Amino acid sequence: MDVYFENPNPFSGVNSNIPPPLSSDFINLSDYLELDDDLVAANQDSNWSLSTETPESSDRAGSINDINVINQGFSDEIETSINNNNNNMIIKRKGRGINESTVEVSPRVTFRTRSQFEIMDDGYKWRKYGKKFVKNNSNPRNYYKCSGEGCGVKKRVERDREDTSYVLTSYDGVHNHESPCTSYYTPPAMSLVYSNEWQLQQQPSANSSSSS
DNA sequence: CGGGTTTGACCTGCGC
DNA sequence: GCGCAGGTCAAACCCG
Repeated sequence: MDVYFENPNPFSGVNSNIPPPLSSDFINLSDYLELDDDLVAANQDSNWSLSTETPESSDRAGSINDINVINQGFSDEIETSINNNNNNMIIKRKGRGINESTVEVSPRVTFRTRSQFEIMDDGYKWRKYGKKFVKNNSNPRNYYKCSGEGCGVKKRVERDREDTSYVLTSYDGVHNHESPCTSYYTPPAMSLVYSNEWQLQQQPSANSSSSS
């Protein structure tokens, strides 16, 4: 399994105390995780997705390109900060003669998994809301939303157009709730990268096992 | 009957 | 302005 952030982790240094991905009952993620530098580089222009309203575009997803466009009128002052409630990045922009505005952006994480199944249980409950055949890919792309109340996290699932034995799963946003399936990690399993979406808890004492 | 899936229509951004 | 592509909506449908 390959895992890569579509951006260099924007929160490195901010949440560096958060441990890396956890193990599940079926796959020890830490055994498979690796950063794909080519893909990170190839996706530098789509580092972020907008998750809240902006004066220029309300309630829609976008990319770093949108931010660049939006920022054109705000080139003088851009402040960034972290929303401690959900780990999103807050970008506050000011400009001459233009009202101050703020956008909040969330990280996008993509998993590349060799699997005959397109749907893998990640502990969250998803509702499918769309299916689309995209250009140059004979396999459909499926769109899912988290079923959690008020949770706007989205997931995109499609087969890799170059090698259909792989499934590409993209997560957009950060859950505002814990996984219905709480997982635990053990310190020796720590390794390379982590997602801000994962809700991690220290494994409880000896004779209690991982929940499912 | 409620919740999830399907699928065509619609919306929006982007390139020409 | 137009057409294309990607993303979303929502009514109809399915299933437990």
